This record gives sequence, structure tokens and C-alpha cells, in this order.
Amino acid sequence: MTIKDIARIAGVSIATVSRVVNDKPEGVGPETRERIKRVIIEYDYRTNLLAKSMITKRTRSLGLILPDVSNPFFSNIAKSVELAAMEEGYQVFLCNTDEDFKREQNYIAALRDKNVDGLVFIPTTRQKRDERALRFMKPVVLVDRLLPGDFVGVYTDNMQGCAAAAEHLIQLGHKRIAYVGGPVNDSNASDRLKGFMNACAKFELDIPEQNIMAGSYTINTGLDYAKAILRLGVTACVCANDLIAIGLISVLKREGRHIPGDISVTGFDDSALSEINDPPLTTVRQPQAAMGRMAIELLVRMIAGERVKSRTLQTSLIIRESCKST
Amino acid sequence: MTIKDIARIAGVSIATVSRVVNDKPEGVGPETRERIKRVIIEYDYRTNLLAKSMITKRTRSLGLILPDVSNPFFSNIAKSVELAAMEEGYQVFLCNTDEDFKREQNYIAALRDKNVDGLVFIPTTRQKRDERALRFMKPVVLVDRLLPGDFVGVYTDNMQGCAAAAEHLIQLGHKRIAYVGGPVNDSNASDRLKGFMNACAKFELDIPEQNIMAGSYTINTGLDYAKAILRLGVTACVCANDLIAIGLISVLKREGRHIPGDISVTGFDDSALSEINDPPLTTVRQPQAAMGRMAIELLVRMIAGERVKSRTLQTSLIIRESCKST
DNA sequence: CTGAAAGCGCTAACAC
DNA sequence: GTGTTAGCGCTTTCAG
Repeated sequence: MTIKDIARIAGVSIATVSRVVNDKPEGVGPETRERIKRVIIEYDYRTNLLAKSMITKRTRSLGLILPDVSNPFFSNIAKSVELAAMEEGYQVFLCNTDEDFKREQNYIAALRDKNVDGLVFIPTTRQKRDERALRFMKPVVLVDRLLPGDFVGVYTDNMQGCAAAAEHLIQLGHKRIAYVGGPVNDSNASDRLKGFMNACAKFELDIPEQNIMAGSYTINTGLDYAKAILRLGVTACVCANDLIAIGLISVLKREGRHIPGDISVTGFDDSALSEINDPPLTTVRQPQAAMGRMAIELLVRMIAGERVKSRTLQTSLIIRESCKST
Repeated sequence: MTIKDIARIAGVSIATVSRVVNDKPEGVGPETRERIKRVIIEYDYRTNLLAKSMITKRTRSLGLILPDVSNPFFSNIAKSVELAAMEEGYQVFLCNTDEDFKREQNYIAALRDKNVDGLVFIPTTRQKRDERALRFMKPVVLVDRLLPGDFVGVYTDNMQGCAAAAEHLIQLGHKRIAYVGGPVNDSNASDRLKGFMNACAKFELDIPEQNIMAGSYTINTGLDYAKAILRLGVTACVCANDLIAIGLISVLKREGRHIPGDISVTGFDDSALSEINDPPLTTVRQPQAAMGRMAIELLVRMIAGERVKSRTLQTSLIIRESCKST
């Protein structure tokens, strides 16, 4: 069933069929319109989007590039991106980079070839990047992670978030606090560390250098640094995300420590895990659903030709049961 | 840059350019081929996939419909589906149904309109279904959940898996065992229940009816039934998935019970959560990555016109620390 | 070995 | 209000 068939059956020209298919208000008499509509329904005609896109230069497809959908933080974003996109009439291509720059570049090229109308992009963290591949890309909205250059993005206030966690601990009376952070070359990691240090400085707390650790945003990082935390003899630890906190806590418990009795721990993200954890994790909430929705909102407006500015969403401290006063 | 431009610049016809772009071995002299290749690279020509697809009737796009990417079980599948698809040269459209039949039907239509070459489909669980929407769909591979009719799918042996969990508990000496299951109209849920009952029957264990509970595959179900489990006074509980087990355990612990000291609990899935849990969860592992990979393997073969048969993958009992002998 | 030309299904001027 | 027509960029016969 093509537009031609419908035209023939309805006894009109393809132009007229096109007009009613695309709901153009003028150019078709109400009677003809009804007749064509009936034929379309009867023969279950669906317009060929490939042909249409070829002319309109728009596909109503978007790309979503992220490190790993099986990471709960990103999967929450993915879910809301997809939902918001659907509500705007877009379908989204999912691309997992696995933090591999090469794969990321391949995806950018592949999405360009697919003629996507825009891209929601959570780049891999990497020292030396090269944004040339994005040059020919349609509108791009970054999420969560910065990129050098003037990109539009949706970020959260990492510094303030981590500062809030640290202040919470300090106000609970903690003086010896450790920090387990993310990758050294990740802007979010350094913002969070900065937030932590700022809060400590504000309360004139001196944090020895060896209390600051850098790893990756994984459970393993938490596992790995647990022994070091124990050796340090701190009473509290700020973690750069929930995964790290959860890994850390699990080893601490196994070593006979009580959380928060012996050591208080904070996370970051407020992923599904933090509520389930034992004890439920006090953490800094990033509004993941809002981030995804906002990314699509900005992207859709960019596609429409509007100029938009980046957004920084606020974090909020979620107090559960992993911290207590000294 | 179109094929026309390249042809003009290289001083050949578009047919010849097409031949080298598509690596057709014959029909172009080695010299001409080289010259054209150079022009293609110099001008960074990329063929327009829309135009190409229009003729070839293939888009190298696939659909992936699932209930919820933010559920770790599905996100693991999504990740491996996407990876395997990429390796085969396909991009995949992500669609979350949220267990909503209406949305699912809309997605099927949308994907058809997008001319996807195939679909990986995890249907919503629902009493009355209507598979008409799939009639015009290209090859479909079901994953995890059955559908009436002769569909190709990748499943796991739910019955055997749950039986293994029950047997494990029985061999540990448990006699009073409860079961918290999934939705009543879900075939996996009923298979798991069947496996549980079979194992009990095999060891001539009589399970009173009130020990069998049905809910959904969520943490809340675990939370909700915890009190009932306590009232029952059982020494062990088999849960239809990890989420249920985790919810259950969290309430049990809060009520002062020791796991596995007072009550042993098993899960199902072996999602990332089960390892993190306190105590680490003894669970039935579903090979999620293998399921995704297999789905794409079957789908790609179907697209190539091959006839393929459904697969049932084996589960395996992962013994951790949530069960102990009476 | 290479080119001309038809046509995929549709939109968008432009006629009438 | 409706039809004709020229493409969109490409693959694919079919000639030469």
C-alpha cells in the first residue's frame, strides 16, 4: 500500500492524499477528505517514513549515547529520556560506549548516518578528547558530564551536593573524615572533591592528604579502599557515588564495624540501591528523571531552531540511616 | 555531498561510484576504483542511508521493546542486545512499555513505521492479549516471556531453576518453607511456582496453601509479604526474584530476624543487587547477557531468511550467604 | 568496464 | 479544491 494506491482507489491525485495524510487544513474539500480517510483506514495505509524523511530532512529519530545502561544511574536517565522523547514523537537509538572513546566515535558516525535529528550525549571521561566527530552532528545536548567547547547540557550542582554531604557529617560532630572519589580526569569527580574540600575549609577542618582517595564510580573502588579507610581510623567517609559507598560499607560490615555506629558513610546519586542498602544510605540525590526530561526538552527546542542555554539542576541531601553523630 | 557530486568530481557516472561505495568486486577497473575512493575520502562522502534503505528495503535498525530499562534484569539484557546488534551492524531503538499494553502496541506500530528489520520483544504480562499488531512486523524474537502462537524466543528454564532453589533449601533441612511469587498471569511466575511445588513434592514436603503468595516482581512485594512470612513461622522462603527477596530480607532484618540464622531466603535472576545485598543472596542465575546475545543471533539469522528454533537457556544456582541449614 | 535511465514513495511548488 | 510534476539520493537493470 503506497500513497499511489490510495490515490487510485479514492479516485484522487497523490497530492490530495498527501494533504490529508499530513493533516494539512487547506487544499482538500471536507467531502473528499472524508472519503480518503476512509480508504486509508480500510486499507491500513501507513506512510513510508523513509520516503518522507528523504524530503523533509527530518527522521524523528534521536540518538542516546551513554557509558552503560546497566548502571542504575544511567538507566534512570535512559528511561526518562526515552519516555520524554516518545511523548514528543521521537524514537531513540540506544548506544552504550562502555567508556570506550573509540566506540563512542563510531556511534556518533553511525547516528549521523542514520540521520538522527539530535543527540543526547553522556560522553566518556577521557583526558584527551577530540570533538571533531560532533561537528557534523545535528543538535547535541550533553547530560551529566561536561565537554570543552560551548555545548548545551543538563548538569547537576556536584560541588554543592558534595558540600552538603560533608557539612552534614561535620555538623554531626565528625572531625576525621575520608573521601573516596571518582576518576581524576572527570569534571564531576573534581567538582565533588572541591565541594568536599570547601565544606571542610568552611568549618576549618584540616583533612590530611592521605584521606583523599581517587578511584572509579564502581563497587570495586569501595571494596578496594575499605582497608585503607579502616587504617586511617576516620569516623566518617564521603563517597563520590552510591556504588562506592555500598562497596565500602559491605567490607566495613564484614570487618565487624557497625554503620553508622562506628563509621558514618554518605553516597551520591540516590540510585535505587541506596534505599535498599543496609543501612539505607544517606546520599546526595541527583534528579535523574528530571535530567532526562530536561535534556529532551532542550533538544526538541534546539531542533525547532530555538537557542537554549545549559541548565544546572539542584541536588538534595537525602538523610537516611548511614550517618550518626559522634 | 551526494553520490552525484562524487561522480562529477571523479569524472565518472553515479553507477560506478555506487559500485565502489558498496564494494562490489566487479564492474569497476582498479584504477578508476582507486581514484573514486580518494575522492570519497577527500570529501568525506557518506552515503545517505534513507535513500539506500528505500531501495534495499532494509534499514539495519532493530527495535527493542521491554518493560523497563531501569530494572536491572532488563537493563542487563538491553545492554547485551545493543552490543550484539552493534557487532552485527545494527542500531537499536529502545522502547519502555512500563507494563502498559497500550504503549506496547503503539511502539510496535511506531517501529513498523520506522521500517526496522526486526524486533527483540519482551512483552508485557497481561491476561488478554492480541497479537495482531505483530502480524505485519518483520522477524520477532521474544525474550524471557512467552506469547501464545508460534514465536521464536529465548527463554530460561524457570521451572528447573526454582526447583533447584527449593531443593537446596530442603537439603539444608528446611521443612516449613514459604513461596513469594510473581504475577498470577505470568508464565514465568507459574513455571517458577511449579518448579517449587515439584521440588517439594519430590521430597514429600507438604506445603500449606497459605504459604504460597503471589505479587509482582518488585521490592514492594517483598516488603508487603514480610509480616505474613513472619506470622507463618517458616524457616525458609523462596522468592520469585531478587527484588522480592531483597525487600523481604530488609523487613525481616528490621524486625530483628537474622538472615540466614533465623530464616533462609533465595532469590531469582542474579542481578547486580544480589551480590551487594546483606547477606549476599543465594539465587538462581539467569544468564542475562547470553539471553541478549542469543536473541540477536537468532534475529539476525531470521532476517537472513533462515528458519530458527527457540532456545531455552539453563539457569544455575548461585550459593551465597542467605541460606543455612536448620 | 562503464554509463543511462528507471524508479523506490513521498512532498512541495506550481498549475488549473 | 485538486492535479501535475519535479525531485530527494540512491540501487539496479540494461546497453554499449
